Order: sequence, then structure tokens, then C-alpha cells
Amino acid sequence: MEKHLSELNKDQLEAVKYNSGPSIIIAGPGSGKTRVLTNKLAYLIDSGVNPFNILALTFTNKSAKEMKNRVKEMLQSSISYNTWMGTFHSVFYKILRIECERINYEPNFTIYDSNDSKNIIKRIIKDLGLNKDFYKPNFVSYKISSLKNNLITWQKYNANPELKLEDESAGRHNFIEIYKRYQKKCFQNQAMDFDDLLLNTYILLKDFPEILFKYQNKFKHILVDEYQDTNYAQYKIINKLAEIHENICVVGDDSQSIYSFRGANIHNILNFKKDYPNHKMFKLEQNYRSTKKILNTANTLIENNKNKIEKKIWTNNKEGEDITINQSESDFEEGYFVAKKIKQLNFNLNEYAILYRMHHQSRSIEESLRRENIPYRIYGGISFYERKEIKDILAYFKLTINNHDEESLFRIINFPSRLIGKTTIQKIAIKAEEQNSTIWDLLKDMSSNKKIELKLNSQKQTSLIKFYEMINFFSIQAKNKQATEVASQILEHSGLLREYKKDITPEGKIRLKNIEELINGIKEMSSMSGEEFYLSDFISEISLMTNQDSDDYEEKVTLMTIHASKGLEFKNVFVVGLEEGLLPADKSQNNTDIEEERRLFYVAITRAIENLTLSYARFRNKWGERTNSEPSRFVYEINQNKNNANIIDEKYKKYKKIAALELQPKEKKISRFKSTIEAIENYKAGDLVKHNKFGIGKILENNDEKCIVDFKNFGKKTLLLRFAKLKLLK
DNA sequence: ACCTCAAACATTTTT
DNA sequence: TGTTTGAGGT
Repeated sequence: MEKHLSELNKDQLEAVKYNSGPSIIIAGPGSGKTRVLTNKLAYLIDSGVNPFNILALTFTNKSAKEMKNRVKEMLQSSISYNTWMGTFHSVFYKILRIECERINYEPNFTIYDSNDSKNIIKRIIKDLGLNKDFYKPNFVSYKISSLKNNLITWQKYNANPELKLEDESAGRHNFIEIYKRYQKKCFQNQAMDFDDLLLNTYILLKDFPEILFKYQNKFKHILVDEYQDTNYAQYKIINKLAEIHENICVVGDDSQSIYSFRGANIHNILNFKKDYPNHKMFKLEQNYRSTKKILNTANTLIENNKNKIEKKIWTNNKEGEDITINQSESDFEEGYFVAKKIKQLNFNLNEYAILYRMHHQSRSIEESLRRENIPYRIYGGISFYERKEIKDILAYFKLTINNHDEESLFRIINFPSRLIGKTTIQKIAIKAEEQNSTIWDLLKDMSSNKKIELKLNSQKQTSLIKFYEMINFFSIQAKNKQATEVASQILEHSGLLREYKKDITPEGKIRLKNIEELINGIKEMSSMSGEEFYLSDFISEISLMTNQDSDDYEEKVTLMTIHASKGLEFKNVFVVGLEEGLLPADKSQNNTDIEEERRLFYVAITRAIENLTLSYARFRNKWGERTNSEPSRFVYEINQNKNNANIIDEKYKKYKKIAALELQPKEKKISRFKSTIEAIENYKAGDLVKHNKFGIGKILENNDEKCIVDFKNFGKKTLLLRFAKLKLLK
């Protein structure tokens, strides 16, 4: 044990050993954060803490898995397997499966991904006959999601005139109705979306003291990784859980906060300090990953952010190579440049990553990699579980496990074709709505010969009843028989396998292969679990899986978004598409957004160990059209300070210092983004503020949660600061 | 009920 | 550009 601890530097060691009270570790990129966390876990267990009493929350399933393995290795036993380690969502899912009966859910409830939610919302908007211009499904689902991430239920929203006013004045009077119906639908379907996993956990802990007490006592030590990316709901839940023991350690880096679009709140770090005045803070500033030049570049860039905790990342590593900045004529040429440089550097392909802002940017890169015969793997995009054929099968599985899951029912009731078309489904859906019942219950009534007034011909009736009886049969099987057996039964009986075997095109064969792979996956999980393994276990196992969790050991270049690259490192990193409108993205216009985009670039740069290549194109195909683009302001920023960078003009293949690139008209644009977004505590009574809807007003009181403002034209309003984007006027 | 084709539409980032 | 929706025909 001590042997491992001695591999730590002084700062790391201190952070590892401090376990008696709240602590916050600010860990810069490459500062050995994972090492500190794993050591801390091992140290805790080694010093007698029961692994059962530890909760460790990580950002991805992958890092949870990695941590488990490392701790296991250090302790040379699998004792740490009793520790609850995983993402917020997966740990809360686990809690909900145990406790959900208190809030009237069955333990077999389904998890809806964002696609499922959007489908439901689309249907609701259609049912209500609302104008699609005012109620865009994307917007509505985003809005519902952020309300939930701020623990605002539809009832709470409904009771808050200020919150409603914003939507009403924008002409969305029916938003509340959509929100309400959506929640009702999810409940009827015995389903929760991603946000419900947080919201319902919170409700459970808030409304049932004995449950809160149970978990407060279970989790005597709490570790939270990537704390800068937690949202309000997550923050509140951890806060509640840690109330008694206060043995909570959060690790994060405000400079790497890149998920505010998902409700992540940089203020959580500030809140932490306030909630635990006796906390201890550790800063890990030594970087073990990158060369001096790479780190200098990163530091120069992040200097431009005002909103940050002061720290200076440094390294003892060697000076390293210059940063290369490539300028290409087009996105196509950019891809070609990257492919060529990969060949030229000639490393193991696993040591390359190509990072970009948006998924669709991968296309031009892929094209040139294929042309040059460079194998690659893409993270993101369509994952295995998002393929049509897999979703079809999973829909059968899910409906088998949870008969109320209407999303799955809709997907498969007529696949393979049972001559149950749109109109028939529509009729049943309306009938169910009328009787305040569900489609499943309606089908059940039909099969038990109850009289239902539905104008359907007998052929359709039998078809529906047959479908009901088939699923019902599967459900009974699934209760007693093992997953592998039930799965193959479903494939046979449903006619799915026959349907897919009909397709003899190459794509069809790939689909069949994928299905095979899924079945193998079930077998594998089943044999790994050792004991009984039911279909419901399989579904709960994969519900929160993402495409990044799959293993792939072949030698390939990695392509992914910058977001997905967080926490990883590569010897050679390419960051492509460094253009205005891409990084920073088009939609980020205010200063807060720009700062987040800058942090995003910061994350990208700091993934590199030895070689960093940045690239932008002068023309890019944007929805089929050739559009002209300008280099990102960030490219200019990294040159503010040091001459670390070389620019290559792809056309003339000439190398020159980037300083030679005139710092042209950009200046104007940059100054426009100077504005005042402040930390919550900076809003003081007496300050003048401006609100989008209410205009100018004076703050009367600010108690962090709520802020009372007296508006000139609207009078006194109570606003939630984390919602209302108030601008300080000075 | 289903197939076909043309027009409209959409573009952050993820659990 | 690639995908989804709606109209119209079978």
C-alpha cells in the first residue's frame, strides 16, 4: 500500500490522505487525477473503511470500470466490488430500482433515451393541435429537461407565475400542458427519462426520510469525479446524502467545465465552498502529460477566460515540438492533410486522435482516411444499440419486461407486418385516452372478450389479440426462464428473425450479424454473472450503456468530439475545423458561451502528450454549399503570448511563424463579446440588473436561491438566479 | 395499408 | 448534405 502512495507527489499525497471531512480537489488536466482518486479509494479501504460504505461517482461507465480495476489491482483483491461506483445516472437507477415502489413505479420500469422522449413530445404536440413553430419538439424537450435538472416539477412550474410568464409572453401558453402530459405519459408507460432518474431520486430522498437515512448511513464516504460538470439536481442529491457524515470529496477542474448545456453549473464549485465552510482545498497543478509547448499554449488560451479559479499548470516535461497550425483551402483538403501527416509521423495508430466540435465533421476526415487506407474508429454517432435492427429487438424485450412501455409497443406492433396500420393504432390510442386507460389494458380487455366499442373489423381484432397474447406469453416466460432462452424464443416467435433473413442484400446480412452479436452479448453477460440472469437483468444492464463503453483493441486512429475526449490522452492530437461558427459554435454568442467554447478548446489541447496539430479550412461545405469561413478567434489567442506555433499553408507547403498571419478585422468582433456574466454571489442588494423580459430593475434581496428584484415596469418579482439570466448594470 | 417520390427541414456538445 | 414528412397513387 505505502509503496503505491510513495509514487505520488506531495500535493497528491496530501489530497489522498485527507479523509476526515469535506474536501475539494482542483485538478488541472494531466495532473494525475485518476491516480489520486484510485489511491484515495484504496487508502480508504486499506485503512479499514468498509467498501460497502463508499460511493464513487464518475462521469462515464468507462472511467468507473477503469477505477474498479485499478483499485482491485492495488489491493490485490476484489473487495472493492462492494463499492457503488458508476455514473450518477447508473447509481441512481440502482437506488430507484430498489426503492421505486414508494413512488408507484415497478422495479422493471423502462428508461427512455432522448429519442423516446422526443417522440412522445412530438405526439403530444400533435394531439394538442399546437403550432409547430411555437412548439418545436427539440426546444420543448430541452426546456423540460432543464426544468427537471433544476428540480422543477410541472406542479412547481405551474405554481410559479414568473416561470410561466416567460413562456406565455413568448406565446407558449400550452407549454405547461405539454410538460404535464409528458410526465403523465411517462408514468403510465412506467418509464423514466434520463432526467427523471435524477429528479425522482431527489424526490425519494426528500419525501421519505427513512430512505434518506438509509443511504446517508450507507454512504459514509462519497467521492465525486468531474464535479464541474454536475448539475443542480446532482448537486442537491449529493448534498443530501453527505449531510450526516460530511465525508465528501469532490474532484474537478473549472477550466474543463464543458457541459453547461446539460445544466452543469460552474457555481457548484462555489456552492461547495459555502456549504462546507470547514472544507479543505487541494490544488494539483503539476502536469505529467504534455510538453511545455503544449501546456504553454493551453495556458495562454485559458488566460482569456475571466470566470475561473486561479491556478497555473506547469510541467517538468521536455520543451517538445512546435504546435502546428494548418490552413487548408477546404474541409476536403483538411482531411487529406491529416491523413498525410498521420502517415508521415508513423506511430502506432492507437496513438492518434482527431478531435472536432460536431459529429458531422467526421465525414470529410473519414473520406480521406479511407482513401489512404488508415483504419479508424469513431466514438459517438450511431452506437450499436441505436441500430434499427437492434432497437427493434430491444423494443420486444422491453415490452416483454414492461407491458406498459407504449413507445416500444408502437415500434413493434406492426413490425413484422401484422396488418395493423396507422389508423388502427390511432383508433386504439384515442380510445385508451378516452377511458383514461392504456393501450395494453385495452388489448387485454379485448382478448378476454370484454365488449369494447371500437369500429374494427374482426380480422384486425384477431390480429391485435394475437399480438397481445404473444407478448403476454413472452412476459410469462421471462419471469421464469433465463435471458438467453427467452431472447431466442422472442426472435423466433415474433417473426423478427424470419423478417431479417428475407433481406439478402449486403446490408441485410450485416443486420443479421448484428442480431447475432446481440444474442452473443446476452450469452456472455449471462455467463459472466454466474448466477441467474433474466431478460430484465439484461435490459437494465444495457439501458444506460453508451457507445463509448465498448471495447475495441484493434490498431486504429480515434475520431471523436472534443466532449467525448475528456479524460483521455493521446500522443498525437489533431484538432480540426478551428473556424468561427464551428469552434466557437454558431449558437454561442454571449460571453458565457464563448468562455465555455474556450474551455472546450482547452480540453482538446490538453489531450495531447507530444504532438499537437491544429487545423482550419478557408472553405467548408455546409449543407451542400461551399461557404467561406474564418479562422477561429482562439487561433489568434494562442499566439498572443508565445511563438509556439507554426503555420503551414497547405497550398504552398511553406512553413512560417503564425505571427506573419495578419491579426485582421477580427478585433472588432472580439470586443463585442465583452460583457458581464457574474457569479451568483456577485448580485448584491441595491444593484441594478437587466432581465430579458422584465427590463431594468433593482435587487432588493439575494439569498442565492431566490432573488427579489423590483422592476421598473413589472414591480417586484422573485426570480431563481440560476434560471433568470440577469445582467448586472454597472 | 403501404409504397413512392418530392419538398421541407435541420445542424452542438451527452447521460 | 442526408433525413424526415406529407401528398398521391395503388
